[in-house]
Amino acid sequence: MPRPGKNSYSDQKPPYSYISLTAMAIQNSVEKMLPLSDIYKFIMDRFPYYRENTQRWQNSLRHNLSFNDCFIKIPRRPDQPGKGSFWALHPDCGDMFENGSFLRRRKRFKLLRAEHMACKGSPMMHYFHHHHHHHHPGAKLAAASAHHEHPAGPTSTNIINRDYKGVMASGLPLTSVMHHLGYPVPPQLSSMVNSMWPHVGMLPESMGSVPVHTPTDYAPFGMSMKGLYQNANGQALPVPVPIKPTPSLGPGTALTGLQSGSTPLCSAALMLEKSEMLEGKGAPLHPALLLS
DNA sequence: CTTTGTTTAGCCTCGT
DNA sequence: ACGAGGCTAAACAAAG
Repeated sequence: MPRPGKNSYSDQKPPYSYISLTAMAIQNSVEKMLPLSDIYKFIMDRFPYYRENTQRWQNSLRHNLSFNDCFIKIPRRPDQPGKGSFWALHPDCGDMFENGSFLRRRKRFKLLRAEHMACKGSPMMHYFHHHHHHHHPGAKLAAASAHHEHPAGPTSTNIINRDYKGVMASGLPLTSVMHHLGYPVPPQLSSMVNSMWPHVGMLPESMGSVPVHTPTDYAPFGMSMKGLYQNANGQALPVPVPIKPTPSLGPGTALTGLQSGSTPLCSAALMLEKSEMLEGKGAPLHPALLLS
């Protein structure tokens, strides 16, 4: 029977993998990125099961963050104190749980070995080379995944990720690096950059160029987001666009109309409510609700 | 020091 | 059986 006031899986282990839990936390956040400690917090707040054995599962979770290419690191800006980077979802990771299971993904979002090698030298150069080429000024970020869609499998070119990690590994704000490299930073590129790295690559001239969601008017899970992403002066930080562009969608996927930048946060809250109803039934939640 | 992040290894479950 | 994906342990480095 439903326990009034109870809001989660009690002490039962939730039917989610660490990947889905982490993705849930990230997607739920206003900026679509969270520091590690906030990912912990998210999970512990909602799933009492994870309030114990923290050493164990947090180690596993960190392992997942590092090991899985679907998670990317985004360095803090200088005005944001704290330890560690922000974690976000790779824009091209698509729907990892299309099969409806949050315990087991359809397939891993993995990079090619060649792409690993390709960026050893100067990731930044690779990045701009490829992306200036692939992404055109007006082009929707969505177009990015087009060349990933080969049904054949994961062999699609996915240069972004390694470069991503390379860029992030540099620890420098994207715009700084660009400047250092002498890049002119054209508006269209900055727009793209700001879409993909709303946190890192924010350029003043493009602040108003992307759809903006008000961060404070939506607090899924009843979680207070206020103050989380504001600087010392209480000014709101640049508001991002949802990281996930257009995932590879099968025909007739219900998600089709829901994924544009105009869709604010997904109904993760709804999802959880549903999960409560389904609790104990073993029925997984609808995947479309997790990462849209 | 603690926290964060990376990496390797082994075992498990699941689907084919 | 096999492979892919998930979980845990652990060693280790780096950063705050």
